[in-house]
Amino acid sequence: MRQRAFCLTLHDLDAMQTSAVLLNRTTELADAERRRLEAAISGVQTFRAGQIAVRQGVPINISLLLVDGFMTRHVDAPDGKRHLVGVHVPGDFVDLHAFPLKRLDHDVGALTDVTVCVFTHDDLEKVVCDDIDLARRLWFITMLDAAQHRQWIYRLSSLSALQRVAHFLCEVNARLLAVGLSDGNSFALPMTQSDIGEVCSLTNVHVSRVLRNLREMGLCQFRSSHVEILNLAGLAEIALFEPGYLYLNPRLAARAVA
Amino acid sequence: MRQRAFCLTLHDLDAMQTSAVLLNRTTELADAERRRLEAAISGVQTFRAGQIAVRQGVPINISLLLVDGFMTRHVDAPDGKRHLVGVHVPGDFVDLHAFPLKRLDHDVGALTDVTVCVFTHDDLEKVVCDDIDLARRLWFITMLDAAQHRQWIYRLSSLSALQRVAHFLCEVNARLLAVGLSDGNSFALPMTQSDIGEVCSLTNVHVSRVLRNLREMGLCQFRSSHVEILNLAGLAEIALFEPGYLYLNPRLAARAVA
DNA sequence: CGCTAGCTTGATCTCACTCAATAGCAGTGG
DNA sequence: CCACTGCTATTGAGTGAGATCAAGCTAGCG
Repeated sequence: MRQRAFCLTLHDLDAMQTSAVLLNRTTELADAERRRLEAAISGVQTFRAGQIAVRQGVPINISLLLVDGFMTRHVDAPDGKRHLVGVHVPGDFVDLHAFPLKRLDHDVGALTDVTVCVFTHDDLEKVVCDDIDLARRLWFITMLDAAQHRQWIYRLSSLSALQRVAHFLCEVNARLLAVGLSDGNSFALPMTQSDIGEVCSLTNVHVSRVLRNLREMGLCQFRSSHVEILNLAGLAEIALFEPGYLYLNPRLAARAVA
Repeated sequence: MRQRAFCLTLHDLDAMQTSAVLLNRTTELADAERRRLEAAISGVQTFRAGQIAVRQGVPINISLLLVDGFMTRHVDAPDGKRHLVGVHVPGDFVDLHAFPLKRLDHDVGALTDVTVCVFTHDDLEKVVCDDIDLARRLWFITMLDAAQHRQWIYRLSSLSALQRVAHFLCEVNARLLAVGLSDGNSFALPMTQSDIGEVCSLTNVHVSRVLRNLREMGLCQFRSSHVEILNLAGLAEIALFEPGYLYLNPRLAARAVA
């Protein structure tokens, strides 16, 4: 079944000042709503890198909000291989879609060691019944995921290897910017070149070549899990990156491309 | 702005016995709920093949339920080309996600001449406030789309040309089965080989070759907008098609692969 | 009848994959 | 301390799936 390692208490979480990150992604969430949602947190968990947090097909009655670390969504195909279909950064409600779906069509795994907040579906039920605005807000959050899925499809079907990697880096930068984990040009990205390859449907070998090209073009460099964007406007341009699908506020959207 | 061609009245729609199709896709929707939703229909529209029903970025206050014909979702990239990210069949609530999002990150267009039911967001608002179960049901429907997006990503990133086309045909067969538009082995598919190419990220030339292969393998044939599956189990097998992501009831799920 | 859209087939090309060798680096254990 | 293992990244050479280019075919239609 699900593997868990309870380590942090809710109090520890507060001490880590994670509420700064918590739900920042849900722009325009009123303070009262945020407090109401935070009050519904029923616990904190951690997972080690590589652990599966939610297994495909298993009925679930909780949802997880990622506070620290990176997570993935991947389908477990009949061939047994892992196929990435999503990447999550701190502030993402990684499996809120399990609330309406009740069982997932894919696995959710920890890419790095991660910390998550746990919401039981019973508690979410109450929140949703009590506060129609917050309910719509949660629905909105799940639709953000879908919008990112669509852009992922676009990336795979219409962009070259170089563009795909550039586009992905632009997206991650924008999403991390929204939660204060990128300064707009540089951020920690705890992924290997093979991971990036899975995201962009490329081999690790080719990712290496593409990253070299981006470096030689003076656009960005990726070294030891850290991305440095040297020319964001240029990077966004070759990637055909337009951040509208992230539904950021205008200020952030502007910073995401220049 | 949005182009519309009002042609049918709600009465005409009833006369067409479309309520058989209407929302069939939303399995397990109680009769009372279905009636409540049908009561919220505020009109019927038609679009001609090629028309854009919803434009990216434009604020919207209605959502459309597809009753007849096929529609697409496609992102309008900076390069000006159309990039498909979704296909809709009758019974699909094509832009219900606009209810929480309020503006879309992509266009919705008519692949064929289509008929849709119109729901205003004001009316949906009332439905959602009055009936928490139906609200969750609507949320669920939008998450089905997301699940299909994920499988689309999987298809593009992990399957060969032959497998992609086979997988897509299996998916359409399953979805049409759910609304009674496939008998389980044969159905009308009003798409050109170029359309299929856009779905599978292949050229029309290569789609032609792949379809020939599928024909020669005795798995299925596609001629004059009609698909005939000769060996569904075989087709599903080579496509690594597993219908779990469609959240069909067990009976339909079984028929979707054999 | 000619025109257009869609489909088919062949020849050639190319982007990214595969295979293979090498190097750096962290951890582990003797 | 070094030796060893495993993981990650890099670079080169050869390969292949699918794209591109081009020509011809078919069917519907004004």
